[in-house]
Amino acid sequence: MEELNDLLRQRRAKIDSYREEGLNPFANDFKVTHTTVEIAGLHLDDDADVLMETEAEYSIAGRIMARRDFGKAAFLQLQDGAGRFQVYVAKNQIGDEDFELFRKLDIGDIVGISGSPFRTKTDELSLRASTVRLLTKSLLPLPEKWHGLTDVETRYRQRYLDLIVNPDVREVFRKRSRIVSLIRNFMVDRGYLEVETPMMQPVAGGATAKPFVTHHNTLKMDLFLRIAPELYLKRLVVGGYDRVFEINRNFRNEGISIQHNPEFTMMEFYQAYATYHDLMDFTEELISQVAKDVCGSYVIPYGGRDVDLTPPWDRLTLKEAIVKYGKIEMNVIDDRDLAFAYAGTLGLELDKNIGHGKLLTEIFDEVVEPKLWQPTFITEYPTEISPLSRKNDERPDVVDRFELFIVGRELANAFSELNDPVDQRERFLMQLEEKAAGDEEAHAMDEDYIRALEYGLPPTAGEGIGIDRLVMLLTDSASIRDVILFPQLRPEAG
RNA sequence: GGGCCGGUAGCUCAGUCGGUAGAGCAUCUGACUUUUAAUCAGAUGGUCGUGGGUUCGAUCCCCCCCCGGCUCACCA
Repeated sequence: MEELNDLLRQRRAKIDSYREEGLNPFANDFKVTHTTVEIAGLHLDDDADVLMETEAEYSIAGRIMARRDFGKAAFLQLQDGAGRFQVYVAKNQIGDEDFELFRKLDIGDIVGISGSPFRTKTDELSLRASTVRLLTKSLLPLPEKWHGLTDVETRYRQRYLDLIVNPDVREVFRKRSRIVSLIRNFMVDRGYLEVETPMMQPVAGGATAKPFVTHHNTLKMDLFLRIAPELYLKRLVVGGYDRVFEINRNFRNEGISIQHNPEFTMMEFYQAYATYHDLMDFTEELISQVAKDVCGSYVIPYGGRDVDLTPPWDRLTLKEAIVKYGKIEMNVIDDRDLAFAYAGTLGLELDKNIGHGKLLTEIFDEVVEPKLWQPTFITEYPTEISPLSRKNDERPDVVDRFELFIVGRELANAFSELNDPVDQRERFLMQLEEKAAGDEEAHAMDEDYIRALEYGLPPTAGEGIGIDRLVMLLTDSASIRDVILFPQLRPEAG
């Protein structure tokens, strides 16, 4: 704050006046005995007469969100970590001297209140203050009480302010915490070991994405922020942990959008002796249970429409989905050149040398993905776009993989893992060729990973679930920025 | 990165066909001991995103830049 306007000057002056009177405007000796929600729970059913008799005395603390003054008395709305509560402050209850101090309190100040419960004549459970203590003086005015803070830039840059004034936002992040905790419990209950693998990796593998680069001074080496934990988690399965999972951040140096933040949270998990079919059942159970727990129903609203998460979910192959949603015959998409012509009619501008498999996924992204509102598993992905997946035993052009789509977005990606080290090396070499041909996101060679496979990765299935997108779904949030506390923004203008 | 839209008081927003700006809330003063966006009377508060240009004069017109939103591209 370079120049102080009147509002700020006034509040600073109040700090001085408190100190002159021997009061600490940042006191640290108030003992809280209850939260607002606890008091509400204790007296939920007590009517005015019952409360008249009570000798209960509670001490609560929180931020003043509103005050309504009446000369010798006032009502406050006090907000603590649990909720809000009305406090009644009367001059003849707290004394003339304290009432004068009370009159200097501002909206936004953090106070400690002791008092007894009663009901107002409108029957609202309230606290009649016997003492009022300033605990923290607030120097900046809060946003307006009715419209609140709506400017999205300020909301994201000053999330603390957003959280103070927007209860819905507090609720979203409570739900996020709950969702992560439920998932963690679900995994642990099923024998998965939670692990942490490197964020800084010498080779950024496990996904196709542009990484962030950083540098270690002593080692004199560049390191990449991970784009996925996949290859490390599978090393752990080689090591003998049959079921592992990690819930943590990935970093991808790509565009920012309503669905993309440079750092985002994924859960990846691996299970030895399982197949991608097992993981479809597992995923249905996990997501539907978490949804039911958090939202109270399998049917949840998103963007004004319902999503029905009741298992089982639709399962279609990639080609079946294109036939169904693209209104096109199977023989067209089975033929690479016919499919290419069809893509042209969709307005897709593709490299004329594009492979059949990649072509199909381009068509899928265009005609199918946005339409998969209800949860749907898509299977039989082309081998050429899946360098870490196990080839199907009967049909080596597709891999044993699925992606899960809900509300037109990819939410999970899973496959039976490629555990043949010779095949894996060949796939890496193919990726290197694509990299040489200019594909920045092609997968890098990871010799140590191949060495691990040479010791033997048991047949394993693995999956990644986008936690931010799951939270968006379960909190009916339109933007990933609404489920990440501090989303990436450009630096604040000087 | 491209396109479109936006940035005015602490907050939410008006407005000026170019003559240096208003409202509500917040704040301050006064009245008021059961309010619920309390009410009533009065008052304070702005380098109109930054820089430049045109002009007698720019918050308004023009240009650059910064920040944000939506969207397209890329992606999860």
